Amino acid sequence: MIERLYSSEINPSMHGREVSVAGWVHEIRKLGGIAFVVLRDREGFVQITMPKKEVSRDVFKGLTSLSKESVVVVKGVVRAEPKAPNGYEIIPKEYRLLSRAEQPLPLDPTGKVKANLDTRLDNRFIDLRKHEIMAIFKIRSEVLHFAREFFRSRGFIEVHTPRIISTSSEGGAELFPVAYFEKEAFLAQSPQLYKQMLMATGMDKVFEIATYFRAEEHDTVWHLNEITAIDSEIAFIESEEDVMEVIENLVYYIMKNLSESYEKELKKLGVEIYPQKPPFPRIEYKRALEILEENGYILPYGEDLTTEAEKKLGEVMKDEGYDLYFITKYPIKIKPFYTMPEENGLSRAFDLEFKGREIVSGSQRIHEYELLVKMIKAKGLRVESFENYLKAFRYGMPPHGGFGMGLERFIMQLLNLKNIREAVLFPRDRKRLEP
RNA sequence: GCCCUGGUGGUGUAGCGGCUAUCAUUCGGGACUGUCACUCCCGAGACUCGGGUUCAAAUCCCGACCAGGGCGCCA
Repeated sequence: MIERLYSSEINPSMHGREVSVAGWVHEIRKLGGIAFVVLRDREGFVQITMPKKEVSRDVFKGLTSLSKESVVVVKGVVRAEPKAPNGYEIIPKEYRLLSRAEQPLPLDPTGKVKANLDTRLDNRFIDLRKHEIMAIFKIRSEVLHFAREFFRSRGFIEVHTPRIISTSSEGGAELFPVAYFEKEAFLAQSPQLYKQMLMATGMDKVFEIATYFRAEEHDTVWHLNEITAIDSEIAFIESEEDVMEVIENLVYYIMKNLSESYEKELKKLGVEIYPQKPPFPRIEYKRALEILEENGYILPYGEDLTTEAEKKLGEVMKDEGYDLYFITKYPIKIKPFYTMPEENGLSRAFDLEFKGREIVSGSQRIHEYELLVKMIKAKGLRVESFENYLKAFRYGMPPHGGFGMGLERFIMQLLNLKNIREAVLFPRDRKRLEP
């Protein structure tokens, strides 16, 4: 490794010490007899100061004539200096150019000139050089870290189910076909059927950080064709209430830890997180319609909430002091076949809403073979194509339930991003397959 | 898939029948010893594509392509 310190690892008390720093040339300011080169690394910025009389001619000339965004490693002496941005600066002795950046740049990494999201995504590697953009992905990494920590502390086993499957997981959603030798196969739209099958193994509690592929031609700030989900399935539950208890504690755990230990990154994004303590409010579907009606939105019973209605409900709940709340007891007819039905045409399915948008969907599942077959038929699906799944229900299947949480949606709502694409390094949507 | 809006230097913009096409940033050259969006001087760089209307089109009309937003579906 090239020996160096991050900008954040140096401080004024190291005055007089010789150090090496490496990074991208962020800015160069020449003032005649003195020049400043600002280097950017992962953690921040470091100012290289060059009074003409204190550095060699070669170093002065070399560093001040670099093209912006070139990568260099600079060796020099730390000087405590109140006038410098971090309270210290580095007087260079020697430097090495590791990579010269071409000009002009396709995007301004200093953020002086704002770029469209499309331009940014086309040049994502430069876009990510902006610390506030990189912060999104540092936070994303932490969300997954805390999620794993939470699940492990509760005895969940992390699993991986196939991404290449032979038939539709749930019907409904469109699948991407792939050529699989002499057979036709598809990219998995979710781990749903596999994680349920694992409930017949005695693993009891599993989770998976899964990629979902959706071939739907949606085109919004809220949909992607390749997404990441935090998926989980839990056996021996009494009802969907046991699943919701896990979710609210998971979300609280993530938000609480982020707000406590990740203040710096959140500040870069101008975001404050207010962890909402469990239990989160439960609003039955029927009650949600009533609340909407009281606010002027009349929706037909038995249909999913429209986007507008969902947002309105979000505003109403916000006024009551809640960002997070469950909508429960959905009509069975708008939920997938594996959902546990209840009396009166209802079901044990729920969604978790975050600032007026759905981020989690879950339910208690059917664990009785006969009922499951009946529901598959009722949805007009072919029982034969679910044979391998159904088999797991004939030889001892405990009651169970689970959920899937859209990671990008969670990040988007958490950080108040305007477009879900901002929460993915290299998003895949209806039109974008590159980079 | 449907509806609305828009495509001007590398990037972001102004202009909306006749301009040498605006401004910022950027890039090249020069001056400057404490900058931190340094400042100042000189220079470089653009009207998405194809038809049409007109004496004249970046500007109006049609189409294509691309993009942004909304809806539906979902996580």
